[in-house]
Amino acid sequence: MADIYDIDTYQPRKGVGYLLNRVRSELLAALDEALRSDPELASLEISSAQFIVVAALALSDTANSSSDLCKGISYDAGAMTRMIDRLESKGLLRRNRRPDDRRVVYVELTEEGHRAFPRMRLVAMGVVNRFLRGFSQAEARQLESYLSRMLENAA
Amino acid sequence: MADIYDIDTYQPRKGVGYLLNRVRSELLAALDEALRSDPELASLEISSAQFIVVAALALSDTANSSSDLCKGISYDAGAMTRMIDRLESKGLLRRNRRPDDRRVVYVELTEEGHRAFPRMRLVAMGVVNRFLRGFSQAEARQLESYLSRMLENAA
DNA sequence: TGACAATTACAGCCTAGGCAAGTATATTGA
DNA sequence: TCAATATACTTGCCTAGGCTGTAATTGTCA
Repeated sequence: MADIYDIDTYQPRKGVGYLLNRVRSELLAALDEALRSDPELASLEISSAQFIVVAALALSDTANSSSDLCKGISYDAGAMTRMIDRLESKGLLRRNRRPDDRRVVYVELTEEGHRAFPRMRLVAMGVVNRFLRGFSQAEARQLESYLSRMLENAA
Repeated sequence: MADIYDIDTYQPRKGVGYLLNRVRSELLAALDEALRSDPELASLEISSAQFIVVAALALSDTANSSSDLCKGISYDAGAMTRMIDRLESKGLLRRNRRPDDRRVVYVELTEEGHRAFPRMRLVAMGVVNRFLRGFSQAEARQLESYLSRMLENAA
């Protein structure tokens, strides 16, 4: 199949690359804002990046180590150590050295974390739904499919 | 129109938000790698962020000030000052105070910048085309349209 | 005209991720 | 057994963007 863009007409700031960046940054900004202004969550001062980690933890059925989390969301290991520090100091999760392998840090949500997560998820869902206003279900599925195909092409 | 995601089924890590983040970061990483390994550009050590600025400058028909560039690509003004520092020290662009309004810094590509840009554009286009491998023209236009609609919903 | 507001770029501080080196623990193989 | 290697996390350093304050310049309006 032929290339999508060619040298004569390719406008870096009109194409898929530019749009992806813009949409992604607007989406994160909107999520940060929504988490910051939600009455139930404001006191926790959760950033979008922190939500991602909490969500990965809450929705994973298997036990999670720090490195599991890194792999799951493509995050740097050093950054993850500090991310866990921040979330631990907020009381949303806790570390435990795993007894059978004391190298690994087992991470789990606290009661507070379990209590706050559903609200975070609701807020995040609201933001995404707002960005998809006017989309039919079929269009949303197609968009997901396009993005998945791009991801496969990346490898 | 009904919401796309609902609370019972919404999986933050499967939906549009997650995919957007992944595709965007893979795309930037691929662009950084392509710019780094291109024989004609390797010596300039251009990052993807730097390419964006050079492209905004090269493809704009009007005169560009630092703040024009910031608005055009949604970039922080302080960060832009330092970005221009870096690109200026690489010899790709130069600053000039505009005589009729000495507050504004007029930025333009040098001869070196004009010479290097077509190659950068070619490399960037190749990366995007690779990510869109297997897409028909109609599918690519539809993807652009979906992303544009999300951007409009953001406002 | 002259005080005040607005705009533009810049500099300092803060946060946060990427990378590399370091430490503790576990595994492997001679 | 125990030295070498591998793994998991941590720490330090670097880079880079966001935010805030500042200085210079220009615009506004009484």
